[in-house]
Amino acid sequence: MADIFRALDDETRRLILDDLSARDGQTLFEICTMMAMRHGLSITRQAISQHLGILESAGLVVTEKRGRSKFHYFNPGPLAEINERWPHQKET
Amino acid sequence: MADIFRALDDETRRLILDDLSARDGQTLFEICTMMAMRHGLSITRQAISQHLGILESAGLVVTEKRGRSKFHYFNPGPLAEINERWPHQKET
DNA sequence: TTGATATGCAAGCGATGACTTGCCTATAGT
DNA sequence: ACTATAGGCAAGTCATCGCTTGCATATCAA
Repeated sequence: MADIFRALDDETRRLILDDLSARDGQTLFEICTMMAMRHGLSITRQAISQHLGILESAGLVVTEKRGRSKFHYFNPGPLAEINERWPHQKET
Repeated sequence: MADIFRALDDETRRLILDDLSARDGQTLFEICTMMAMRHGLSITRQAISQHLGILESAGLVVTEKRGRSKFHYFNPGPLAEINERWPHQKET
């Protein structure tokens, strides 16, 4: 539970989830390009990699490795725990 | 949006929301007692006060001041923004 | 008014977090 | 085999966070 909130408490990581939510299964480099193009933030590849690691530890991102590439997928499942802890009506 | 996740990224603050969720409208001292009794954590009154300030800034807690006492109420409203940003089905 | 209660403000400290830099590993193409 | 591509590991830096300590303010009771 703590991992989820820790992962979400960073705007860059939230933007990564937005990007994966829009186009799932991206590689690290693709995400880096996305962040630079769409959000105009200059950040290192390693920084993004660390963010993805945190998101993956929280279970918000699952990965699949093929060859020398690693594909990242958004997994919104853990977000349900928030609503279960503090119910508040209204949902899609 | 950032304020919400920042507020939620702390176990003490999450426990405060739990307590207010169980018994709404508590004062600072009541919350302090709750934290010590139910969760057995020794923490200063000022620390709790700062936590409540952060929760209030995030809109997750609303307050009402009467006399020398300040009553705190849990407001789960802002939590809806999370589900709106990353829809994921299933809710109470 | 005096004293006790309930809370607020602010500086300081130790720990954690985000980011960079530098180097290393593994896969694919020629 | 050699080179380029895709990613991983680790140390170091700077800022932020949570917490404490100390003092101040405001309300209620005697």
